[in-house]
Amino acid sequence: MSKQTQSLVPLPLPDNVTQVHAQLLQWYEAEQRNLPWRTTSDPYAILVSEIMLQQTQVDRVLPKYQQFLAAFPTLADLAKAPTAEVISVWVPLGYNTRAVRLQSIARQVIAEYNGRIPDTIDELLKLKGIGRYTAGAIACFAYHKQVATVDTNIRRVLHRIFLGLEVGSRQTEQPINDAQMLLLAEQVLPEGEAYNWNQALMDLGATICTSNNPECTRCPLQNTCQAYTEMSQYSLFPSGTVFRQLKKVAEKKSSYQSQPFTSTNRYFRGRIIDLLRTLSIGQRMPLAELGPRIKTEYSTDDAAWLQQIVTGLARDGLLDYTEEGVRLP
DNA sequence: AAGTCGGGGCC
DNA sequence: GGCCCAGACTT
Repeated sequence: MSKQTQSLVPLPLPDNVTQVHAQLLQWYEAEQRNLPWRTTSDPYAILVSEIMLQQTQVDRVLPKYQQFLAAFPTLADLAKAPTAEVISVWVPLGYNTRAVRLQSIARQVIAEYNGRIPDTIDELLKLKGIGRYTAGAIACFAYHKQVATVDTNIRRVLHRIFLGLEVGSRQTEQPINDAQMLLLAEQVLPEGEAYNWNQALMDLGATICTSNNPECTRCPLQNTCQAYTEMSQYSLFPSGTVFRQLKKVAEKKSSYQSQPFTSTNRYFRGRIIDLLRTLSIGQRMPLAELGPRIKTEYSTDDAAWLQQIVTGLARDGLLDYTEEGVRLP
Protein backbone atom coordinates (compact mmCIF):
# COMPACT_ATOMS: atom_id res chain seq x y z
CA MET A 1 0.00 0.00 0.00
CA SER A 2 1.40 3.35 -0.96
CA LYS A 3 1.99 5.97 1.67
CA GLN A 4 -0.52 8.28 0.05
CA THR A 5 -3.27 5.67 0.03
CA GLN A 6 -2.54 4.73 3.58
CA SER A 7 -2.76 8.34 4.67
CA LEU A 8 -6.30 8.61 3.33
CA VAL A 9 -7.72 5.96 5.63
CA PRO A 10 -10.32 7.77 7.75
CA LEU A 11 -9.48 8.32 11.35
CA PRO A 12 -11.79 6.77 13.94
CA LEU A 13 -14.64 9.17 14.65
CA PRO A 14 -14.00 10.94 17.92
CA ASP A 15 -16.51 9.98 20.63
CA ASN A 16 -16.84 13.53 21.90
CA VAL A 17 -18.07 14.92 18.58
CA THR A 18 -21.71 15.34 19.64
CA GLN A 19 -20.75 17.28 22.72
CA VAL A 20 -18.36 19.45 20.71
CA HIS A 21 -21.13 20.28 18.27
CA ALA A 22 -23.42 21.49 21.03
CA GLN A 23 -20.74 23.47 22.83
CA LEU A 24 -19.32 25.25 19.81
CA LEU A 25 -22.66 26.04 18.16
CA GLN A 26 -23.99 27.43 21.43
CA TRP A 27 -20.89 29.55 21.87
CA TYR A 28 -21.18 30.83 18.31
CA GLU A 29 -24.80 31.78 18.78
CA ALA A 30 -23.83 33.97 21.71
CA GLU A 31 -20.39 35.27 20.75
CA GLN A 32 -20.18 35.40 16.97
CA ARG A 33 -18.44 38.34 15.33
CA ASN A 34 -20.61 40.78 13.46
CA LEU A 35 -19.22 40.59 9.93
CA PRO A 36 -20.92 42.16 6.91
CA TRP A 37 -20.55 39.12 4.65
CA ARG A 38 -22.57 37.12 7.16
CA THR A 39 -25.60 39.35 6.80
CA THR A 40 -25.83 39.35 3.01
CA SER A 41 -27.38 36.73 0.79
CA ASP A 42 -25.67 38.07 -2.33
CA PRO A 43 -23.29 35.37 -3.64
CA TYR A 44 -21.27 38.06 -5.40
CA ALA A 45 -20.59 39.91 -2.16
CA ILE A 46 -19.60 36.64 -0.52
CA LEU A 47 -17.30 35.83 -3.43
CA VAL A 48 -15.61 39.21 -3.00
CA SER A 49 -15.15 38.64 0.72
CA GLU A 50 -13.70 35.16 0.30
CA ILE A 51 -11.13 36.24 -2.28
CA MET A 52 -10.12 39.19 -0.10
CA LEU A 53 -9.85 36.99 2.96
CA GLN A 54 -7.30 34.66 1.34
CA GLN A 55 -4.20 35.13 3.48
CA THR A 56 -5.54 38.45 4.77
CA GLN A 57 -6.93 39.14 8.23
CA VAL A 58 -10.53 40.12 8.79
CA ASP A 59 -9.69 43.54 10.24
CA ARG A 60 -7.79 44.53 7.13
CA VAL A 61 -10.49 43.25 4.79
CA LEU A 62 -13.42 45.04 6.46
CA PRO A 63 -12.88 48.58 5.10
CA LYS A 64 -11.75 47.41 1.67
CA TYR A 65 -14.75 45.12 1.36
CA GLN A 66 -17.07 48.10 1.74
CA GLN A 67 -15.05 50.26 -0.65
CA PHE A 68 -14.87 47.53 -3.27
CA LEU A 69 -18.61 46.89 -3.23
CA ALA A 70 -19.26 50.62 -3.41
CA ALA A 71 -17.05 50.81 -6.52
CA PHE A 72 -18.41 47.61 -8.09
CA PRO A 73 -21.88 46.94 -6.60
CA THR A 74 -22.71 43.95 -8.80
CA LEU A 75 -20.99 41.15 -10.65
CA ALA A 76 -21.83 42.88 -13.94
CA ASP A 77 -20.30 46.14 -12.73
CA LEU A 78 -17.08 44.36 -11.87
CA ALA A 79 -17.02 42.48 -15.17
CA LYS A 80 -17.28 45.62 -17.31
CA ALA A 81 -14.91 47.81 -15.29
CA PRO A 82 -11.40 48.63 -16.53
CA THR A 83 -8.96 46.19 -14.96
CA ALA A 84 -6.75 49.12 -13.98
CA GLU A 85 -9.56 50.40 -11.80
CA VAL A 86 -10.02 47.04 -10.09
CA ILE A 87 -6.31 46.81 -9.35
CA SER A 88 -6.26 50.37 -7.99
CA VAL A 89 -9.15 49.75 -5.64
CA TRP A 90 -7.44 46.57 -4.43
CA VAL A 91 -4.38 48.42 -3.08
CA PRO A 92 -3.06 47.89 -0.41
CA LEU A 93 -4.52 44.45 0.24
CA GLY A 94 -1.61 42.70 -1.47
CA TYR A 95 -1.46 39.53 -3.55
CA ASN A 96 -2.69 41.75 -6.38
CA THR A 97 -3.27 38.92 -8.82
CA ARG A 98 -6.31 38.17 -6.70
CA ALA A 99 -7.88 41.35 -8.06
CA VAL A 100 -7.20 40.34 -11.65
CA ARG A 101 -8.51 36.85 -11.06
CA LEU A 102 -11.60 38.11 -9.25
CA GLN A 103 -12.55 40.22 -12.23
CA SER A 104 -11.73 37.33 -14.55
CA ILE A 105 -14.11 35.18 -12.53
CA ALA A 106 -16.83 37.82 -12.86
CA ARG A 107 -16.38 37.99 -16.62
CA GLN A 108 -16.38 34.21 -16.93
CA VAL A 109 -19.55 33.90 -14.86
CA ILE A 110 -21.25 36.49 -17.07
CA ALA A 111 -20.12 34.75 -20.25
CA GLU A 112 -20.45 31.09 -19.33
CA TYR A 113 -22.82 30.84 -16.37
CA ASN A 114 -25.47 33.36 -17.36
CA GLY A 115 -24.33 35.67 -14.58
CA ARG A 116 -24.99 33.23 -11.76
CA ILE A 117 -22.07 32.18 -9.61
CA PRO A 118 -21.94 28.35 -9.50
CA ASP A 119 -23.20 26.66 -6.35
CA THR A 120 -21.24 23.41 -6.42
CA ILE A 121 -17.64 22.80 -5.42
CA ASP A 122 -16.85 21.06 -8.72
CA GLU A 123 -18.06 23.99 -10.81
CA LEU A 124 -16.48 26.61 -8.57
CA LEU A 125 -13.13 24.83 -8.79
CA LYS A 126 -13.09 25.40 -12.55
CA LEU A 127 -12.67 29.14 -11.95
CA LYS A 128 -9.04 30.24 -11.71
CA GLY A 129 -8.40 31.76 -8.32
CA ILE A 130 -10.88 29.52 -6.51
CA GLY A 131 -9.30 26.56 -4.77
CA ARG A 132 -10.84 23.95 -2.51
CA TYR A 133 -11.24 26.19 0.51
CA THR A 134 -12.91 29.07 -1.36
CA ALA A 135 -15.12 26.70 -3.37
CA GLY A 136 -16.38 25.11 -0.17
CA ALA A 137 -16.84 28.49 1.48
CA ILE A 138 -18.93 29.88 -1.36
CA ALA A 139 -21.03 26.73 -1.65
CA CYS A 140 -21.66 26.82 2.08
CA PHE A 141 -21.91 30.53 2.89
CA ALA A 142 -23.65 31.72 -0.30
CA TYR A 143 -25.84 28.71 -1.04
CA HIS A 144 -26.03 26.93 2.32
CA LYS A 145 -24.69 23.67 0.95
CA GLN A 146 -23.81 21.10 3.60
CA VAL A 147 -20.12 20.88 2.75
CA ALA A 148 -16.91 20.89 4.74
CA THR A 149 -14.12 23.35 4.01
CA VAL A 150 -10.71 23.79 5.59
CA ASP A 151 -8.77 27.00 6.04
CA THR A 152 -5.88 27.72 8.38
CA ASN A 153 -8.23 28.39 11.32
CA ILE A 154 -10.34 25.29 10.80
CA ARG A 155 -7.27 23.11 10.30
CA ARG A 156 -5.76 24.28 13.58
CA VAL A 157 -8.97 24.14 15.62
CA LEU A 158 -10.05 20.69 14.40
CA HIS A 159 -6.57 19.36 15.02
CA ARG A 160 -6.47 20.63 18.57
CA ILE A 161 -10.00 19.53 19.45
CA PHE A 162 -9.91 16.03 17.98
CA LEU A 163 -6.24 15.12 17.40
CA GLY A 164 -4.34 17.10 20.00
CA LEU A 165 -1.41 19.48 19.79
CA GLU A 166 -0.19 20.08 16.26
CA VAL A 167 3.39 19.37 17.24
CA GLY A 168 5.17 17.66 20.07
CA SER A 169 2.47 15.15 20.96
CA ARG A 170 3.05 11.42 20.75
CA GLN A 171 -0.24 10.82 19.05
CA THR A 172 0.41 13.05 16.08
CA GLU A 173 4.10 13.41 15.52
CA GLN A 174 3.51 14.64 12.00
CA PRO A 175 0.74 17.02 11.00
CA ILE A 176 -1.81 15.21 8.87
CA ASN A 177 -2.04 16.19 5.24
CA ASP A 178 -4.70 18.29 3.55
CA ALA A 179 -6.73 15.37 2.24
CA GLN A 180 -6.79 13.71 5.65
CA MET A 181 -7.84 16.95 7.32
CA LEU A 182 -10.66 17.45 4.82
CA LEU A 183 -11.86 13.92 5.56
CA LEU A 184 -11.91 14.70 9.27
CA ALA A 185 -13.79 17.94 8.61
CA GLU A 186 -16.38 16.01 6.61
CA GLN A 187 -16.74 13.36 9.32
CA VAL A 188 -17.44 15.86 12.07
CA LEU A 189 -19.73 18.15 10.06
CA PRO A 190 -22.96 18.44 12.07
CA GLU A 191 -26.16 17.58 10.21
CA GLY A 192 -27.80 20.64 8.72
CA GLU A 193 -25.49 23.07 10.54
CA ALA A 194 -22.68 23.47 8.03
CA TYR A 195 -22.98 27.25 7.80
CA ASN A 196 -22.91 27.95 11.53
CA TRP A 197 -20.36 25.21 12.17
CA ASN A 198 -17.83 26.40 9.60
CA GLN A 199 -18.24 30.02 10.69
CA ALA A 200 -17.95 29.01 14.34
CA LEU A 201 -14.71 27.10 13.78
CA MET A 202 -13.18 30.13 12.12
CA ASP A 203 -14.42 32.50 14.83
CA LEU A 204 -12.94 30.31 17.53
CA GLY A 205 -9.63 30.05 15.66
CA ALA A 206 -9.46 33.80 15.10
CA THR A 207 -10.43 34.95 18.58
CA ILE A 208 -9.56 32.25 21.16
CA CYS A 209 -7.83 29.22 19.65
CA THR A 210 -5.15 31.34 18.00
CA SER A 211 -1.89 29.99 16.65
CA ASN A 212 0.65 31.15 19.20
CA ASN A 213 -1.30 32.54 22.12
CA PRO A 214 -4.56 30.64 22.66
CA GLU A 215 -6.78 31.70 25.53
CA CYS A 216 -7.83 28.27 26.71
CA THR A 217 -9.36 29.70 29.86
CA ARG A 218 -11.99 31.44 27.72
CA CYS A 219 -12.59 28.45 25.45
CA PRO A 220 -16.04 26.81 25.38
CA LEU A 221 -14.41 23.49 24.45
CA GLN A 222 -11.87 23.35 27.24
CA ASN A 223 -13.28 20.20 28.83
CA THR A 224 -13.52 18.28 25.54
CA CYS A 225 -10.40 19.50 23.73
CA GLN A 226 -7.75 16.84 23.06
CA ALA A 227 -4.92 19.37 22.99
CA TYR A 228 -5.96 20.82 26.34
CA THR A 229 -6.00 17.32 27.81
CA GLU A 230 -2.49 16.67 26.52
CA MET A 231 -1.19 19.91 27.96
CA SER A 232 -2.62 18.94 31.32
CA GLN A 233 -1.00 15.51 31.14
CA TYR A 234 2.39 16.95 30.30
CA SER A 235 1.96 19.64 32.92
CA LEU A 236 2.10 22.27 30.25
CA PHE A 237 0.16 25.29 31.25
CA PRO A 238 -1.66 26.60 28.23
CA SER A 239 0.13 29.73 27.21
CA GLY A 240 1.79 31.34 24.28
CA THR A 241 5.11 30.18 25.62
CA VAL A 242 4.08 26.56 25.31
CA PHE A 243 3.04 26.85 21.70
CA ARG A 244 6.05 28.84 20.65
CA GLN A 245 8.32 26.37 22.38
CA LEU A 246 6.60 23.41 20.74
CA LYS A 247 7.00 24.98 17.36
CA LYS A 248 10.66 25.57 17.99
CA VAL A 249 11.14 21.95 19.02
CA ALA A 250 9.54 20.89 15.77
CA GLU A 251 12.16 22.91 13.95
CA LYS A 252 9.41 24.32 11.84
CA LYS A 253 11.13 27.64 11.56
CA SER A 254 11.96 28.21 7.94
CA SER A 255 15.33 29.55 8.98
CA TYR A 256 16.95 32.68 7.77
CA GLN A 257 15.66 35.31 5.40
CA SER A 258 18.65 35.67 3.11
CA GLN A 259 17.80 39.22 2.09
CA PRO A 260 15.84 42.11 3.57
CA PHE A 261 12.30 42.44 2.30
CA THR A 262 12.95 45.81 0.68
CA SER A 263 15.32 44.18 -1.76
CA THR A 264 12.99 41.40 -2.87
CA ASN A 265 11.01 41.15 -6.08
CA ARG A 266 7.86 41.14 -3.98
CA TYR A 267 8.68 44.54 -2.60
CA PHE A 268 9.40 46.14 -5.95
CA ARG A 269 6.36 44.58 -7.59
CA GLY A 270 4.27 46.29 -4.93
CA ARG A 271 6.09 49.57 -5.41
CA ILE A 272 5.49 49.49 -9.17
CA ILE A 273 1.76 48.76 -8.89
CA ASP A 274 1.37 51.43 -6.23
CA LEU A 275 3.11 53.95 -8.46
CA LEU A 276 1.22 53.10 -11.65
CA ARG A 277 -2.13 53.50 -9.94
CA THR A 278 -1.35 57.18 -9.43
CA LEU A 279 -1.05 57.82 -13.18
CA SER A 280 -3.96 59.24 -15.16
CA ILE A 281 -6.01 56.89 -17.31
CA GLY A 282 -4.02 55.42 -20.16
CA GLN A 283 -0.80 57.19 -19.27
CA ARG A 284 2.36 55.15 -19.72
CA MET A 285 5.63 55.43 -17.88
CA PRO A 286 8.90 54.52 -19.64
CA LEU A 287 11.09 52.05 -17.77
CA ALA A 288 13.87 54.63 -17.65
CA GLU A 289 11.58 56.85 -15.60
CA LEU A 290 10.03 54.03 -13.62
CA GLY A 291 13.37 52.70 -12.37
CA PRO A 292 14.52 55.78 -10.43
CA ARG A 293 11.01 56.25 -9.04
CA ILE A 294 10.99 52.88 -7.29
CA LYS A 295 14.65 52.35 -6.49
CA THR A 296 17.12 54.80 -5.04
CA GLU A 297 20.43 54.95 -6.86
CA TYR A 298 18.88 53.27 -9.87
CA SER A 299 21.44 52.87 -12.63
CA THR A 300 21.39 51.57 -16.18
CA ASP A 301 22.89 48.37 -14.79
CA ASP A 302 19.48 47.73 -13.25
CA ALA A 303 17.65 47.82 -16.58
CA ALA A 304 17.66 44.06 -17.08
CA TRP A 305 16.54 43.52 -13.50
CA LEU A 306 13.66 45.98 -13.92
CA GLN A 307 12.58 44.48 -17.19
CA GLN A 308 12.44 41.07 -15.61
CA ILE A 309 10.14 42.31 -12.86
CA VAL A 310 7.95 44.17 -15.34
CA THR A 311 7.71 41.09 -17.54
CA GLY A 312 6.60 39.07 -14.55
CA LEU A 313 3.92 41.60 -13.66
CA ALA A 314 2.70 41.64 -17.27
CA ARG A 315 2.52 37.86 -17.30
CA ASP A 316 0.35 38.01 -14.20
CA GLY A 317 -2.00 40.44 -15.92
CA LEU A 318 -1.08 43.24 -13.54
CA LEU A 319 0.28 45.66 -16.10
CA ASP A 320 0.45 46.49 -19.79
CA TYR A 321 4.01 46.59 -21.14
CA THR A 322 5.04 48.02 -24.52
CA GLU A 323 8.04 49.87 -25.96
CA GLU A 324 6.38 53.11 -24.86
CA GLY A 325 6.40 52.07 -21.25
CA VAL A 326 4.12 50.47 -18.70
CA ARG A 327 0.66 51.18 -17.31
CA LEU A 328 -2.04 49.28 -15.51
CA PRO A 329 -3.98 47.04 -17.91
C1' DA B 1 7.20 19.20 -2.51
C1' DA B 2 8.83 23.64 -2.79
C1' DG B 3 8.52 28.61 -4.51
C1' DT B 4 6.09 32.55 -5.52
C1' DC B 5 2.97 36.16 -4.40
C1' DG B 6 1.81 41.68 -0.22
C1' DG B 7 1.34 44.06 3.26
C1' DG B 8 -0.12 45.48 7.79
C1' DG B 9 -0.47 44.24 12.70
C1' DC B 10 1.15 42.06 16.67
C1' DC B 11 4.51 40.33 20.03
C1' DG C 1 12.42 41.53 13.54
C1' DG C 2 9.86 37.27 13.11
C1' DC C 3 5.39 35.40 12.76
C1' DC C 4 0.72 35.52 11.36
C1' DC C 5 -3.04 35.66 8.11
C1' DA C 6 -11.01 32.67 5.72
C1' DG C 7 -4.88 30.16 -0.19
C1' DA C 8 -3.97 29.34 -4.97
C1' DC C 9 -1.03 28.53 -8.56
C1' DT C 10 3.28 27.20 -10.94
C1' DT C 11 7.36 24.47 -11.54
